[in-house]
Amino acid sequence: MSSKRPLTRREREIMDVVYRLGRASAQDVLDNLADPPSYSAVRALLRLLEERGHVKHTQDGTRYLYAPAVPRGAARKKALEHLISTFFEGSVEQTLFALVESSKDKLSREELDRLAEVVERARKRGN
Amino acid sequence: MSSKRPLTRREREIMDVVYRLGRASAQDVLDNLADPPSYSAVRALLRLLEERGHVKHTQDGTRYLYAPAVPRGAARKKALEHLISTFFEGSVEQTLFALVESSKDKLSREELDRLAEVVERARKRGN
DNA sequence: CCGCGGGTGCTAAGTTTTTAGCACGAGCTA
DNA sequence: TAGCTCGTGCTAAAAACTTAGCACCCGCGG
Repeated sequence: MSSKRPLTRREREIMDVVYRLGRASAQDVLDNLADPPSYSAVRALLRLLEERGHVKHTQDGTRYLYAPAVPRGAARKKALEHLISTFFEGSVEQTLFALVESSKDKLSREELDRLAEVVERARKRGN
Repeated sequence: MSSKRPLTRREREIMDVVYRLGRASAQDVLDNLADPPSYSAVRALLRLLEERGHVKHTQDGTRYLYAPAVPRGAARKKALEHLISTFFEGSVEQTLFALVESSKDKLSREELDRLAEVVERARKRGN
């Protein structure tokens, strides 16, 4: 039941941190913001985000730990789709190509092997 | 000289459209916005975005065509990096897998073949 | 020449976001 | 238990964003 309304700037920044950390206290979020407001402001935003269904919290002793309300996989998928449609003309192939290209020097032999296998499996499954 | 300041909500929406279209008039942008404001508002935002160095315009007869100020390749790279660090723990490999996995059913045989080839080329290039 | 039509720049007001401050509660320790 | 620390909720004011409207300009057809 994630809200349909786009996030504001700060909300987005905070959500990014929460996604990156997976789980974070208000202090964690504050520490990971580039140009941080006050601690108080971060807490207010986190509360707001929870109210709107973007994060949920669990108690950790005396404080709250916030986590994304949307399962990681779903969030990833959505983010990927958006990226592809915005920057790669909707083409998965172009995206993959750019990804491999842009980081070919960072990929190990094994990683490439595994990737090849994933593709191979998809092919075998017959499309 | 792209500005360091994060984009606001509307600004981001508009930039997405501009990136997607590559080149767009104010009217084009308006037509591609999900929950659009007035034509006037779109123009104001485009002007602001240009002032801050996010887009540039060229004259097309009597009207303006806006295009991203940042070269497409650079924008793609930045977007990819952000996505990877936010949702995939900085792992290119994880991202690649998710990409192939999430869309393998939509990929045609030929596309898969080409993907396999891209990977193969990267492997051959010897890492 | 004059009036459209369709574009532009600018600006001020309305609305939303963002922020900091304050009050309070729980745990801890002397 | 009193006092300190570190957390929370709430709120109102400041700041920022977003919007619409108005004035103007240019090209064209009557």
